[in-house]
Amino acid sequence: MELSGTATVILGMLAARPRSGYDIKQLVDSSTRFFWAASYGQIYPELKRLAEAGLIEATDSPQGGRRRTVYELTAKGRKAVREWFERPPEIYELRDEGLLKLFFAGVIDPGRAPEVIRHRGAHSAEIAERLHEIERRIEAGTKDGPAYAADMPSRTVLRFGIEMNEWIAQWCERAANDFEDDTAAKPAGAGRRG
Amino acid sequence: MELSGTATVILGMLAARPRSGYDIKQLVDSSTRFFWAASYGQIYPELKRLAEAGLIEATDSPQGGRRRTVYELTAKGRKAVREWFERPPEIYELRDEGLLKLFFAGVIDPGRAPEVIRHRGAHSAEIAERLHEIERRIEAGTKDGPAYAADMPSRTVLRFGIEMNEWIAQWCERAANDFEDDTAAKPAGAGRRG
DNA sequence: ATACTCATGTAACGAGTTACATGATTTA
DNA sequence: TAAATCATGTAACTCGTTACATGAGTAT
Repeated sequence: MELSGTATVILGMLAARPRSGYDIKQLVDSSTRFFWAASYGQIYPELKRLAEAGLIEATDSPQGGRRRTVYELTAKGRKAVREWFERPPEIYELRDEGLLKLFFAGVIDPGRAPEVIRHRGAHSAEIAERLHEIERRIEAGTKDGPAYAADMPSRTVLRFGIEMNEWIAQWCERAANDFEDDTAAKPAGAGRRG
Repeated sequence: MELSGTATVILGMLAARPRSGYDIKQLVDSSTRFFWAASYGQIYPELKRLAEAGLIEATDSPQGGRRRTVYELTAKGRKAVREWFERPPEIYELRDEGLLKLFFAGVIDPGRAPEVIRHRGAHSAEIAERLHEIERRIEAGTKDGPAYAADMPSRTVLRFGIEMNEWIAQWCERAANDFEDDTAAKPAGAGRRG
């Protein structure tokens, strides 16, 4: 069974407990979105496809006059998640415009390189702060914390996100300073070209 | 002027010197692909669009009987690159299946979490190694090194890639060990749930 | 001869985003 | 009563990949 990116995140979210499409979207937005996003435009059609394929099962459970469809994994679906989980080939895609700008800074405007690096660092600092806030809410207890299972592996992912982004912020700060020292010590515009 | 992702990388590559579509693709594959990829299916049509828009200019420069079209920035194109360079809103997109698996490990197969973390770490170690190899070739001089300008900012991006991936590999190794210690110390399956 | 690299391009497909449309319930 | 949230869904669009097609030159 081939699963799309959105399919895997849906199946994973349903592995914990039955949820609606809306639930899944909220959950993704407060957890995986930093390394695996999903939009309504993908989630709802994918839920239908997965139901047709027999991996999940829909149950109507309206709240008052407000319609609501909750999905849960079938035996087939559980098998599919496990198989996905055990498959080795892994997607790793990155699109980082800050790095691209820095990469081209030398031929566009070398003087602005420190600024570009600092901007990239600030972005990571901001992500780290947002993740830290999520962590604090989890630690404060279930009351206002996110609805997803705060188990060890998912907490590890959160820690990873915080620490990696903090590391990046620090690295960028140091690199920007080195850059400025380097250009201050030499005549303007002189880099070390081969 | 709105520029697509592929357009920015093309313009950036042409900012250094005129190049063919083929050149750009080779260059991308040995440099930006780790944080900004581009395929022929995007590059060639985009070159035509950019030429039509007057940002670049095509010149036929066949090598023997082998046709070849070289593009260079026009004044308008140079202006567009600068404007892009100075624009603040930045794309940052990540899709990391290894992290997604770790995130769901708790509800799918907690026992395999250390394995999943190590796998993720090994992937980063591999990227670090590949980038390190590129760095060695640049340092060995221009003879067999990549054709792109080995200037300060692009070298900084390369260093960033190496050091970040090494940091990730180490973090994962430590996290996997902590995980094993933790589960060994407690009765099987007991995580610290709220 | 054969395979590889240089070189350009297109068609089909897949995946995902944004904007829009609709409507109920709850809170300020 | 207005705004926010819950809840589902579609259509248009953008972006990008893969596979395919073509053909010349170069190295084995």
